[in-house]
Amino acid sequence: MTNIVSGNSLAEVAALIGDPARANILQALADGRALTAGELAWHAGVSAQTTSGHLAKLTEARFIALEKQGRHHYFRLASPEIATAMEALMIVAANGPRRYRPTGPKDQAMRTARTCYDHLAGWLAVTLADRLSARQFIVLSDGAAAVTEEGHRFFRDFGLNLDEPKNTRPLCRTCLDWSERRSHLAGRLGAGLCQRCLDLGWIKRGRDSRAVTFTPQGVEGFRDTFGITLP
Amino acid sequence: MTNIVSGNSLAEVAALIGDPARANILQALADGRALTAGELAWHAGVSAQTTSGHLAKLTEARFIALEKQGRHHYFRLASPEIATAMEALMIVAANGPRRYRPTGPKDQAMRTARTCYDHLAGWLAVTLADRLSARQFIVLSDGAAAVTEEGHRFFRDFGLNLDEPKNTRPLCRTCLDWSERRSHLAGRLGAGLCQRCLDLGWIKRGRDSRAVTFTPQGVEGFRDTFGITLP
DNA sequence: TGAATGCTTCGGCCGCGGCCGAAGCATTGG
DNA sequence: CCAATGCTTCGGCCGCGGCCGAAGCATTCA
Repeated sequence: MTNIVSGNSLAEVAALIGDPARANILQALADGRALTAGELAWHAGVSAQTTSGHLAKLTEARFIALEKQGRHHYFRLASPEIATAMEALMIVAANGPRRYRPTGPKDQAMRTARTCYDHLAGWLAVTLADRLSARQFIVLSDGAAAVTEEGHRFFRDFGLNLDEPKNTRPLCRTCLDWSERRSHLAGRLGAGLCQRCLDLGWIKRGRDSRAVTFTPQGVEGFRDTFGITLP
Repeated sequence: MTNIVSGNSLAEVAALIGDPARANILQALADGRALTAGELAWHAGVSAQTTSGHLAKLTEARFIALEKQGRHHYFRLASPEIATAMEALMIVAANGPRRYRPTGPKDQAMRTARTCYDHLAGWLAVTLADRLSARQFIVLSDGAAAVTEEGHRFFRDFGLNLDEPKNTRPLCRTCLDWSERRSHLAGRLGAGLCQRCLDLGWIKRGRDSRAVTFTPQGVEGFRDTFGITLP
């Protein structure tokens, strides 16, 4: 064996995600929100005891972080890297052999717009990246992304402060979308756009899904500000 | 359960990587070369029969592709997406709790320079990205990357044809390095650089490891062409 | 303080899946 | 055509790990 260390840790990390209950837990947390152990048990589809064991394993591996509030235990993803890894696995899953794939309304909503850790994904996010690129606010060159001068102005006017948590995270990076198979915006810009749209009341997070829904103001706002007509 | 489909496929994909034997197989293939079933059995550390079963599963999931040559069955990674997903998992593994991590010479060689699917990774690759960026041949802006005009000239002079398989792959994208925790170059540029260095005889692939070694010409070449002094 | 709620720990069951020996195909070479 | 090599299929063993019931803490509220 050439490299026992990395071999083992790769398998360990993947195995941790590879259990259906744990995968459900991680996906429930994929939008960046914190959920209680009970809520996660419901998402996982197993009992509270079993969930507790899974949560302990995920916590010990630092996939998720625990914050206690009274008798509630809130769990959230511990780092963007976990979300990135999950997204990378989803892309592999989407590339796999064709399989039974029920396309219900829930699934359709997910494909239209959803949150991905802290930014937007799905049709909306891909279209958004297109429009911003067409208007020269960002430059998407071969999978890479950068904000232009005009872009900085535009985003400032839109109410984003992109300078805030400087150097802690890339400003703007692309993230391959598993449903659209094209790039959308992540990084500080992606997160900021998502948060601003939530603050403006343009979109609302689903109750128990990563899918987001549009408010009437959102339909108007996306049309007027970004030139996007919702389907 | 909100989304049975994606939940299941995430778990399935991760579980497939999550077995130690299969993880070893995938890592053995991570440098993009094709290996026979027998060689992979050796890497996996299990018998030929068991390996055969693993290979069948990985093939059916389209993680790897089979090419028959006489009585030899050659397997290779089926797509860059698999390699990307593995790399993303390695990053999570590196971020995990500190653990016993033997740093032998093999490991040291891996950290200095190794192949990652079809491009270079490790200290060499990260330093290379730095130098190219400092000389304005590429622009690394916040995790994104683009080739400049001068860069195109420089790479052409170096013997790279970056126009060849156009539109099939991003020209230049960054890839987070698990050992250095910084970005190196992937995409067509990263693959081209790696291939060119191999063609020039600057580096050689290890026999049974992803680590690469430097030839005397390589030491000279990296110094004269890129201004990199090898450690 | 006692009951209710939320979560975890313990103990034991059980089934999935990895493992190998033996046997069965395919290809090559003498 | 037979032996050797490389790989796969079959069958059966076995252990790891996920699962739940019951019980045990911790916190909140009446």
